[in-house]
Amino acid sequence: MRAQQRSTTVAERLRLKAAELTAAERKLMTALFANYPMAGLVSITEFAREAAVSTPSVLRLAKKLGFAGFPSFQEALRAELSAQLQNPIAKHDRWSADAPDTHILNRFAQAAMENLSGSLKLVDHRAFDAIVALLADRKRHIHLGGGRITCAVASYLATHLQMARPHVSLIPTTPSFWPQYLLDIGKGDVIVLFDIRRYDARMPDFAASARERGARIVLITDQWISPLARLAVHTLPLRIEAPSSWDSNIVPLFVAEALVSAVINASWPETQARIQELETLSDIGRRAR
Amino acid sequence: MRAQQRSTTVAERLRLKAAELTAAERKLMTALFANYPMAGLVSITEFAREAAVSTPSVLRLAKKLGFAGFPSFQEALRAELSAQLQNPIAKHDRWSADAPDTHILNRFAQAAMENLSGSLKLVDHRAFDAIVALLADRKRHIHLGGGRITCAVASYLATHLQMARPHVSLIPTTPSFWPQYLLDIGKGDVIVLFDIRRYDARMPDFAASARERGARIVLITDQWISPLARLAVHTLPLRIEAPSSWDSNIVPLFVAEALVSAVINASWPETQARIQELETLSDIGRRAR
DNA sequence: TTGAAGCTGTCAAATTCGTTACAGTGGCGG
DNA sequence: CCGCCACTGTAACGAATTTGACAGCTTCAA
Repeated sequence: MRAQQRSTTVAERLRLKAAELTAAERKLMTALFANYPMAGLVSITEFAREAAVSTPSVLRLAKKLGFAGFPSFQEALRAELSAQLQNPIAKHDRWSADAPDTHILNRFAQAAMENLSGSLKLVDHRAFDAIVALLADRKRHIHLGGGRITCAVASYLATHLQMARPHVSLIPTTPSFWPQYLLDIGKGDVIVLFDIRRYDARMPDFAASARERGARIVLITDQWISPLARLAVHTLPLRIEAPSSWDSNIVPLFVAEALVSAVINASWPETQARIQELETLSDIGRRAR
Repeated sequence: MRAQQRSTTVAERLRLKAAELTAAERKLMTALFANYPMAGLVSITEFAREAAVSTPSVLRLAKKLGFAGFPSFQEALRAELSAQLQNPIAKHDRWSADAPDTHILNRFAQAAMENLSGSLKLVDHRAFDAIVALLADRKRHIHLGGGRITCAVASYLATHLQMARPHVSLIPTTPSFWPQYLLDIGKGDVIVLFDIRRYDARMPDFAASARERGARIVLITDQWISPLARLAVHTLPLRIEAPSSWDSNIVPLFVAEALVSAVINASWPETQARIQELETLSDIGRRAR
């Protein structure tokens, strides 16, 4: 074991080789990182079972990383863990998520987690469920829109909802296209609007017109709440602060994904049929190329 | 191991029994405390040699402490160390422990957090920094692309990078548009591609062509790693699992935001000037309406 | 001084572990 | 469609570990 390691940790070596790992080896990597490095400090049999691969696969990974055998691999893990435990300074690095002043990735992750947990407290579950009910109702048409930045999130939600149900359309960000989209908005339709800080100045006009035509407006906004809220039937306020010049849209995207998942669950039989049909059509598309 | 102890650690039990330990057992205790608990996580032979006693003495100590045998004793040590290691990270789970498996919002948030912390372990900080350096280099042109789903993330990144620096373009998802975009890709350009599971079948062609023209490819993918990796100079593997029919793009978006923030920091003076200019132009746009 | 009790190490049996060889499987290119 | 190659798991072997039995040693008291 002393043959090959310089100062590189097993984790680093894994990352370096990540691209050339096979499926079984990647399973092992995931299992190891899930509880690093303790997961690797058990017998080869147990480690293999934990990752749901065979014992020789573990051995192959160890050799690929440059170790003589499994014991060498394990000793390397032990050595680095031992070093970390004895060195109180390095202790902080281990919990990188807690070290707020190290790498920007960690600072950002910290902010993202805080935004997420903060948003969960802000959001009313009943409002969320009510929105899901609206979006899962196949008799309604759904229209999605966002501002200059949030349009990417709206588009993401549109793509996923389109796979789950019919009659989903994305409203372009450019106001000059709005009239022709307003034409197709009718009574009982649902409009989901994303509007966060630096609220779009034109969107209230659009929302007001849509409302006059009988549409129900769902608003996803930040904790300071867009002025659109007075036009909306449901409003989800989210935390979006980031250590950056711009706000973070991670939580809005999170809400979008959660909505999709909930909508799919709410109408599973129809959705399943639709997704299967979609798969078939995709195959055709692929063959036709 | 599960037989006797509840929450007592091995160290505590040793201290309790300290008075009734024999000479050999005390040697073992000293050796264990000298490097607790790592000293006990080796084979019984090695542990005995370290403490200069015989192997059966180790076994006798383990039994005296109430363990079935040496493996039980060792597993107890592993378990407490593992708990200790995970604790600071697991503290994020506390909020979700309020309602662990009830509402889909909580389940999704749980998954998002796990993906985030898992991704932080997978990602090599140096690779991230190298990518930032590439993106912050204003002499290079930047091109961004994604698949059917990830194009929303690519578009998000494009919008933000465009605010921070010149020469940023978004490659459309439709392959028929690619030739005209390839035309403008030259030596030293940077291509950032998002490619996660259900990897886009056409993207390798595009990437290969771009590479031939001298561009450097940066890949943001999932933990199973897109085949594009062999064409890329830097690859960021992320965890993207979600309790849903589709994968989660929260972490890719997180990376996009972190990249933007880091790029802005890396070239603050120029970026600041650019953003101010942008503000001025936005005002004009607003007045002109 | 002697015997007994308890502690410790040596040794060997049984089990588990780590490793190698080999065969089956699936994907890819011709 | 076929053959090749890479990957994965099964099975068997050898090595190491764990454990129990036994004998030597020390210590203490009679």
